[in-house]
Amino acid sequence: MRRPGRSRYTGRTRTGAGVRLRPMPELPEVETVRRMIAGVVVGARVASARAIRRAYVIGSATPRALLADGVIESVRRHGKQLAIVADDGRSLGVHLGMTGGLRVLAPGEPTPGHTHVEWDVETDSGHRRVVMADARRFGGVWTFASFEELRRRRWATLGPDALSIPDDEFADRLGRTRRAVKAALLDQRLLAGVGNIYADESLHAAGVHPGHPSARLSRARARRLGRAIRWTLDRAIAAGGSTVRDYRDPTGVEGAFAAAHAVYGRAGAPCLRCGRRLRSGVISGRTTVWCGSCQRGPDSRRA
DNA sequence: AAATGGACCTGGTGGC
DNA sequence: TGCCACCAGGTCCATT
Repeated sequence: MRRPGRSRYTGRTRTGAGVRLRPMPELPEVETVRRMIAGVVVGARVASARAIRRAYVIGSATPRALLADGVIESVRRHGKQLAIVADDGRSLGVHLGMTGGLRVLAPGEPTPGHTHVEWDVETDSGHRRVVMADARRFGGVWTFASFEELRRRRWATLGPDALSIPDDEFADRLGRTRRAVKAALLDQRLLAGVGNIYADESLHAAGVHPGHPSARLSRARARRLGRAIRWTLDRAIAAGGSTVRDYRDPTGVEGAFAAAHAVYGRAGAPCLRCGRRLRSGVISGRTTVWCGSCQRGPDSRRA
């Protein structure tokens, strides 16, 4: 039942009592991970911590550096980056890469494959094991003595978060680069949080061709794209929150999350707005899907 | 400045 | 069934 080119959204999902966080690393998924992890660990004491694969941790990988004996004060996010902050300031930077995921295991649940770091936390409702698993290991865990240091070393180069950037600032930033607008959206220094899926989805929602030179978008269209990004991310967070928990079996009904995609993974299928076949190509080194009819660009004849 | 291509890794999929 | 090429949500680097 899969359409050609359809992405594998189901990820790795199993039944079980534990809270499962599927590895899916764009802003809405990272935000979903943040909320779920925060709900479990904020206020909890870290009884022990351990790096199973030393190289996955950047910086000191001692139990203390990994927050052992600390109490988790907050779990924060900027773009696709996470920070887990203890009440004495010790902080972990967490990046999920392509396949990374934080998971809260149910009691007795076996350690998932590709687990590189594990924590034992004492929550109000008892002990929980939290693990970081990442098959491809593009992600990582960074250790810092303070959140300020984390911010300086890990977040300083990131642009404003895509969820909270004002439209005017977004338009200003787009106006400063002549790259294809899709390349601009993927540049985390310009805007933090948008990845390949949401770049395509937002561009379609705004009616902007991915190859349109960024600085040549009108102010109105740039602002419109900014609104489209927020609209798309907000919807994805809402849908992601429900999809992560509720297992959908791979042969049956699609989750709300996948169903929400207008273009990503739908190359060759009809545009949901105008019915024409969606096109695909490579822009900025990434597979890109767009509607040559709905998305106005600099070169609509080849679109 | 920006485009391209490769590297980093593993696993799933589809073709033969 | 097996083997193999290809592809994947993200960065990071070297080269043009």
